[in-house]
Amino acid sequence: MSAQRFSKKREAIYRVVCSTTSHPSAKWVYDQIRQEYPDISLATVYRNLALFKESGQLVSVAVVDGEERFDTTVSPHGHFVCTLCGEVLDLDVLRLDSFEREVERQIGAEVESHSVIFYGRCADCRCMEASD
Amino acid sequence: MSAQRFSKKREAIYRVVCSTTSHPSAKWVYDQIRQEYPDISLATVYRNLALFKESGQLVSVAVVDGEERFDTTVSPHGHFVCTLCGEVLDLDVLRLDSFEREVERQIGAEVESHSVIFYGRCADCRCMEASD
DNA sequence: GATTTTTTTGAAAAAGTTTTCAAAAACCCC
DNA sequence: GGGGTTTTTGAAAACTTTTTCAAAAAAATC
Repeated sequence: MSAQRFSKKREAIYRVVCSTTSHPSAKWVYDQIRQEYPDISLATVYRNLALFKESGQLVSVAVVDGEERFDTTVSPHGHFVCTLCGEVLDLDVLRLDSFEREVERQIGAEVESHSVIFYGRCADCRCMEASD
Repeated sequence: MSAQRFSKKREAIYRVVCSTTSHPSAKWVYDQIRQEYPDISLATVYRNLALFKESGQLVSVAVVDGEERFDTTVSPHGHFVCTLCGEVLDLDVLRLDSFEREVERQIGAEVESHSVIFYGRCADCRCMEASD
């Protein structure tokens, strides 16, 4: 139905990235895949993640500590990024659809999507700080 | 007043990045600076941009086509990124401060900042498409 | 203003990501 | 299922960014 998904390795990459809610990085996916395909190239992982992103099966959420992080929940929602441990969390709701129309009027553009990210200290990291 | 700003080159980098509203990339700043200091290293530009970011004189707005883009308007506002030409535009208002408190309740985190980016086709790129 | 300490720099290495290109795998048609 | 076409892959190069480290520049001390 959803167009192409040919090779075994491509299917495995998609399976792995869907297997977690931790918003994994390419390196994390690579390390998981290597248990199944020890000869896979890191370039193949990057290439397929980019492909999934282009086809809408995947979304790039944020770059945390230099690493791009992905999300297979493609319905629009916001994210929280912990600036201490790098954890990425999903947020309920937070759709700025009405703002999209406002932005279109403001600058004459055609808005297709938007991204909302909150930064701070996650609950776990706050606990650790408190016990110092 | 605002702490350190020692070397000539550092001052020049800050002057250049402040001289435009185009949300420049490190490479763009480097190319400008080289007209004044032909022997400057690209690493010095990256290093100082990172320093300005840390000290709050500068903000990292988005990564467009693999390049980080900067803004010296540090008061909170949203941005629009054209997915065709890569232009980055400032948006009026759009502060989600009340949402910050909601997010804190939702996940128990301490939110310090947030980022809002709209993606689509800018006015210029829409015109060009229409004339195809 | 010379000496010592601290900061900043250039060059090169390293890290994350993308691209190139020839070989391998998957697909298509008969 | 064999032969030709298209897609996908691994390896290596290239690109953006960060880090390392010794040398140069700036600041502080005398």
